[in-house]
Amino acid sequence: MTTALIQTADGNFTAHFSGNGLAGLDFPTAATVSRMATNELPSPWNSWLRLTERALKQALVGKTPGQLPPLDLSSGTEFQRCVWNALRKIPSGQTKSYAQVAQSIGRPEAVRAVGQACGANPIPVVIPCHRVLAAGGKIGGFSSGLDWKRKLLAREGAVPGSD
DNA sequence: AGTTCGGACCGTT
DNA sequence: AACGGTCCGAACT
Repeated sequence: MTTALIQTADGNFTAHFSGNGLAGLDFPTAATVSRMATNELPSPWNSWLRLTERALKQALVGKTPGQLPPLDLSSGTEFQRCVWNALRKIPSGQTKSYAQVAQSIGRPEAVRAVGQACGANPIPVVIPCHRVLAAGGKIGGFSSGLDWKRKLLAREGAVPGSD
């Protein structure tokens, strides 16, 4: 595991890489230490970092990222990976409710568990947990700050209340 | 229109 | 056993 800094117009994100791919992404915090010079990172992390950097910046502007680095979601349970997988199928600019996501994975009644799984998403923005709203187009919650959720949705041009 | 309240639901710790 | 990024209906303001 190694961590690297990704500088964007919205602050410095922190990416975590395992031997299998991108394993985590953290929003900027006040105390972000630049621990690694941007240069030499052992292979294959170097190329993964560039892919992550590019994808993240695209996503932050509301565009759909092109190629992603391999994602390491081994930290999650099977149910959570199932939810995260469903999240990746939501196109940019569109939103779903927690109930709709629950239904799409074949567990129409596991609504709260879906919410919980969204909060456990290790790679926000790239895995669009912010496209999930409460029923009726209400904003719902967001672990890393509702301001981020609104900002990301606004940049994608998501219309409140559109499925 | 908006709000609060109470159950019922399910995975995780 | 308790807690969530929930949902729905009912009963209010």
